[in-house]
Amino acid sequence: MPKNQDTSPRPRDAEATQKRILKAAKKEFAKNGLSGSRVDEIAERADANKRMIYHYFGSKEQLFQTVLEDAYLDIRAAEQKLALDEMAPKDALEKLVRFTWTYYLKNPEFITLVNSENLHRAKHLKKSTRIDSATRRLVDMVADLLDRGVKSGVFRPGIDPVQLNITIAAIGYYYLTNQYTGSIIYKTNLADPQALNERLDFNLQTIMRLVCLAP
Amino acid sequence: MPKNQDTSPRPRDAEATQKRILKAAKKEFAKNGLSGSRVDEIAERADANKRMIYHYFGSKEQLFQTVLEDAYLDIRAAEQKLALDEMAPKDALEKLVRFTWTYYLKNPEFITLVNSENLHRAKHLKKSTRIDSATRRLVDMVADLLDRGVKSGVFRPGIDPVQLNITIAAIGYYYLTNQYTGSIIYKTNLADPQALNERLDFNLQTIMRLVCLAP
DNA sequence: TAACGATGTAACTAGTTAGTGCGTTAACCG
DNA sequence: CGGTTAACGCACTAACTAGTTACATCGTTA
Repeated sequence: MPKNQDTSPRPRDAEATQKRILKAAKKEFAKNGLSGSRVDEIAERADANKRMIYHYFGSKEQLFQTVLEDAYLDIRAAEQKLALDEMAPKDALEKLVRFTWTYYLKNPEFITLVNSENLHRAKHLKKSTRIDSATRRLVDMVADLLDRGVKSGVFRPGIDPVQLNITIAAIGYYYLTNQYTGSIIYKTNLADPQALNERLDFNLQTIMRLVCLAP
Repeated sequence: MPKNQDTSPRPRDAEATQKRILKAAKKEFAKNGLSGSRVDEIAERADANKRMIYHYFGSKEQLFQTVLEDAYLDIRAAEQKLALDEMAPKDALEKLVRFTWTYYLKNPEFITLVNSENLHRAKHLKKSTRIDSATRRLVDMVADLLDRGVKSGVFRPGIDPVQLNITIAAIGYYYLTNQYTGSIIYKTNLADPQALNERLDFNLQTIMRLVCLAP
């Protein structure tokens, strides 16, 4: 007696299967970290077979590396689409702060994946050859932004674009990644929509006051 | 033939054994996260037996909870020792920023433990009864600091002490927890002593510009 | 000193987990 | 249509891992 007559076999499609695996792996790795994730669970979530994971990605770690690289490439691509160089410096800076916050908020897996990778001291990213040039453009973009602002007399000079980038990321990232312990420690729900808006406002103040000349 | 004649049996000391276990567990959990850590490894590191871990702490998760609670109690106690209420507002604020940075730098396990706990959505901290009042005092201390600064005309009014606290933590914490991926992404060694000093300076600027009235 | 609880050890168990061997089937091409 | 290749799936294994059982020994006190 045949077993799976109700579900007719899926048409064979290597690319689609790989995508399903990557999507499932991203979810699983983001939820449980690298060592907390189970390859069997990823296979099931992907509606695929564990054998396929090893066929396409070689190992659990290589799968993690691919997921991580994809995540970095995605945020870097999204940043490039902002086209900050076409805007007035102050507007561009505000847009970058808002974008960074919103991206983290809408892509919580990104934060968790990066945390996992740092727990492993960037072991996988070190091996990667796919993310080299991507960040360079972001730093250049911010450096250019700062230059233009200084020349037009709205920003103060001497600000390091890398430090600024890190700070813009930090004030959003930290709030969101530590929202669970933070909500307990501060006895307030940091994930509440109003709390989120207040945080974004506060972050905008922080960056504007840091960079701008006139208050 | 007896095996362990070279190492005479350790005198029995429950408290000392628990301390050794806690110390080893902190190291192991900080290095590998909760699911990446192995109870056998902790027992070995502690120069104790696995049976003792279960005898004193019940389970791997309860051991983690104890380690985490101890870590929070330690930083909160250190903050209280700062005695910020005895200093001029500006000096006190600068001292708090410096302290927070230095504490994270010298206690990297704290950051990793908190990250692990947030991966688990604060599951263990939720159960804890030992860390309730500790944070309240920190927030009160900062709130008082802000009030005094506003009254003496050096700080601008309306700053939320919780948001400020979070920001002070964020700009240090993020830099250090993401130093591994950051060093690759930005193609510079973020852990370099000079880089660390530059970051502290930048963070001081960020907070002072955020809080103070006159630049 | 006998008894008893606290401290310690080693060996074991039941369940889990990353990774594989091998057979099957669909798609494509001559 | 025959045959080759790539996609897929089952069932297995070797190693690992949290937690336990059974037992030994120390130290204190009745």
